[in-house]
Amino acid sequence: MADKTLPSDAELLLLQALWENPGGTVQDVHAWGERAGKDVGYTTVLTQLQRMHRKGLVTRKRDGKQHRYDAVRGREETETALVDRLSQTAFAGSPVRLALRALGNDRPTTNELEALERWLIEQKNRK
Amino acid sequence: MADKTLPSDAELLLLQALWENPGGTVQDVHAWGERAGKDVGYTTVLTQLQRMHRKGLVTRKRDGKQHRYDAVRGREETETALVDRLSQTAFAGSPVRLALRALGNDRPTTNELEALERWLIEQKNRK
DNA sequence: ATTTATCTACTACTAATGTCGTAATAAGGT
DNA sequence: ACCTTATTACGACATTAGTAGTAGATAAAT
Repeated sequence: MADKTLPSDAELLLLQALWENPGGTVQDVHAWGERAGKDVGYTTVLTQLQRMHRKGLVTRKRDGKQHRYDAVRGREETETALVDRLSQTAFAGSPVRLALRALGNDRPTTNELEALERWLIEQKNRK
Repeated sequence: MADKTLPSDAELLLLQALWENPGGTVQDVHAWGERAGKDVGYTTVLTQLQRMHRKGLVTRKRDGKQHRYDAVRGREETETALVDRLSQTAFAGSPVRLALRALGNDRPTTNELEALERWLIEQKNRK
């Protein structure tokens, strides 16, 4: 299920723009990137988007003289696949170890803590 | 602090071998990889290790006619850096979101659950 | 010492990535 | 109809990753 082609780092950046901004044009995506502090040329974004289109990572439709792009895979699906790969390549296949390591990195918000707690409780009840 | 050069997937595989097996020779690493089901040639491992040496990811010292390799960065440090990058590139900089996604992927062991719980309690007490 | 087995060094090649420049084209304004 | 400008298409290039063959060096065995 689902093709194994995971997006590269640069591609991920553009995908984030599209997830937050479906149907974005090259212009939109480029502007988004700039706002996010990434310094990458317009043509670069364009080329990247074209390649992603060829690879099937995004769809596009004409709109006047420009194109509007959309991510084919949703954010969640992609996130899951990425986490999966990382857990394979660097955490001996244990997502939980990965999670723990991630948690070590940062001071979580109350909300996030609650989410974790809910998750934990759910796990306990489950079996 | 700490150079930004993150290991690639193939490099990670070899690093894992070295972490579990410090001072491993090309032979050792190659054998380890085979045991792990990876089908990669001896020369490939050698070349990779040489490149990693040039890049400064591993050190090596002669031992008779062979070399013994060691990872420069420890497992934890590397794991942290990788998680960090992924959280940047795909999780809008939120490691906790990454963690939650990772947890969604899998049925944790009791041990892991306990570790998480400990972590959670520690967080709560901390503030 | 000569042979043999083992390792390393060097070279090479393909594919993917990240980055753009330039040329062409299509819309719009006048 | 023509010029200007926004946008796309195409091609290019350097770098890294992944893979491996081959040749030469080194130690060990006899």
